[in-house]
Amino acid sequence: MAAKKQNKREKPSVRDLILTAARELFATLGYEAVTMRQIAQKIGYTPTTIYVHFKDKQQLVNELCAKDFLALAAAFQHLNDIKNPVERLCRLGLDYMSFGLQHPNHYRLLFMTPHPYRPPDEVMQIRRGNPAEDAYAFLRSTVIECMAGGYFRKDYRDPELVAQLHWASIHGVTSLYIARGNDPWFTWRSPQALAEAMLDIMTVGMANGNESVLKNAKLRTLAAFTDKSKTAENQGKNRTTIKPGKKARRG
Amino acid sequence: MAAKKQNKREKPSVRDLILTAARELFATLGYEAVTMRQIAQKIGYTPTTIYVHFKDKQQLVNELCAKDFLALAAAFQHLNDIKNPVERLCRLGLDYMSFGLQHPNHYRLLFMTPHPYRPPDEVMQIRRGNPAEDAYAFLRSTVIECMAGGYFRKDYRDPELVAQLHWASIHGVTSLYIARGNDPWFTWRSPQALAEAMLDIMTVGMANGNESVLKNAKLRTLAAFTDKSKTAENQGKNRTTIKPGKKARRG
DNA sequence: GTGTTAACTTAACAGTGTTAAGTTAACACC
DNA sequence: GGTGTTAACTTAACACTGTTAAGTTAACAC
Repeated sequence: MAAKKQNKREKPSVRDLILTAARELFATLGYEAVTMRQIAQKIGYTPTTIYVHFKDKQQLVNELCAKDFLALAAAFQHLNDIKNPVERLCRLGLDYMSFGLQHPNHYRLLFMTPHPYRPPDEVMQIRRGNPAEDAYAFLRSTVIECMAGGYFRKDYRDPELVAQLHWASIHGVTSLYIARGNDPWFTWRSPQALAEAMLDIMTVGMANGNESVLKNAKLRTLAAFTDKSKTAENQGKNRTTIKPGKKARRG
Repeated sequence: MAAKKQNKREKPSVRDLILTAARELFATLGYEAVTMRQIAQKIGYTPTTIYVHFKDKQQLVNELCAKDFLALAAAFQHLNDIKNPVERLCRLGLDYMSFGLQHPNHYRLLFMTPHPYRPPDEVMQIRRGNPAEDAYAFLRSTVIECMAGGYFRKDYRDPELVAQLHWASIHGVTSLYIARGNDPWFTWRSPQALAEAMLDIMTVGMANGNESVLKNAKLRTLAAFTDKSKTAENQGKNRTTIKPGKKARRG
């Protein structure tokens, strides 16, 4: 029952039609807001057809998640050009957040919503541990390089721990902004400002006593690079899809 | 239409019955899994009764959130005993995570799920900015104290920015663990280990050049204190309530 | 007794994910 | 040609959801 490879410019299979329609809807409306009937209508089929190709709504979304996780790793590959591993680590963080803010609903699905464990090879074609396909492995291998380069103090020699710390710090900014960025209770600083300061603090905080190593890496000037990541696109309006009150006609 | 004060040991009003029943269900099953019919059945009333007292499901959950946010601030008050503001900041972080891990579903509702803005005085009895009722204000005022004490370097003199950074760092650990803590794709370090390392890195990373100030605060020995926060309770099993497949009867 | 009002219920609506059963078309083989 | 067989798709329904219009019931005021 694995996904058929689509051979030699046939017209796209119904399965792929479903996937692309679902991706578009999920990305703009969010998981819960999308109904199977909507997806079906969008491609001119009956809702039941979806169940011919996917077990249920969750398998559909799981498959999309796997693809997005793969895409995330792919988006990181260009960072291999950066020689200094600490700088690469920082750019990784910025690119990661950029992905999250540009696709908040995918991000929610991937990293903010608990969902049950699905046995790997049911859906995953990602080879775990391969930095080219597994974004987390990319992060970890960068961390290991930083350690080998002597950038971190000896308290931080566990690559898994450090990778998770780094991830958590940037995920914290990203997810908080997605979940509460439009809450006027807090006077938010921009996610970019937060991310840059966060990466600064993380690298300095883990840094070896020899601070010159870090200064040479020009970490504090990373802000100058960031124009490239265009996160301004869907900022503020319609970042996440929540209707303020399904039936506002009331008072 | 504000919540009636419950005078002089009357039996609890139906409104309060609904609230406590809903709290219990939401906390154990999560927002989406709970139905109005379940809540109603639990207190022996008809679903419609709930709509007599609350506009809809979301107002019900909003009111609970407001109460929990207030409870969070209240739980922080005992930290006022700690004189050193940096140490207080760290303990704040640990207590915050502790709250999140002990009540993952409440935490999800409060900080991981985007939901629309509801005009403040509809539900909120929290006086914003008051550290005794507003947990964020408590954080910010602690940050300001740290600055006044000269613990942070001059790059970090914006209390809002620093408060948000601190929050994001601990929220990152907490939320990532809630959302992906049981995903075998990652070999997780314990959230306690992550939080302690994170707080260490944050304080050192923002620290003034004069490191002795921090060393005097005994930050690195904070780990020794942490036995108090008992987060082992609901660890692993049933941390979040997701049914692996509503109808498993299939193959 | 006669309003009036608040609290609560009955019965339904419109929507959801999902499925059993039926149709339809394409193909293989005699 | 005819005759299975099979995959793809549809029809019609089920059991569930949040929500509401309309009705009941009980308590109170005068």
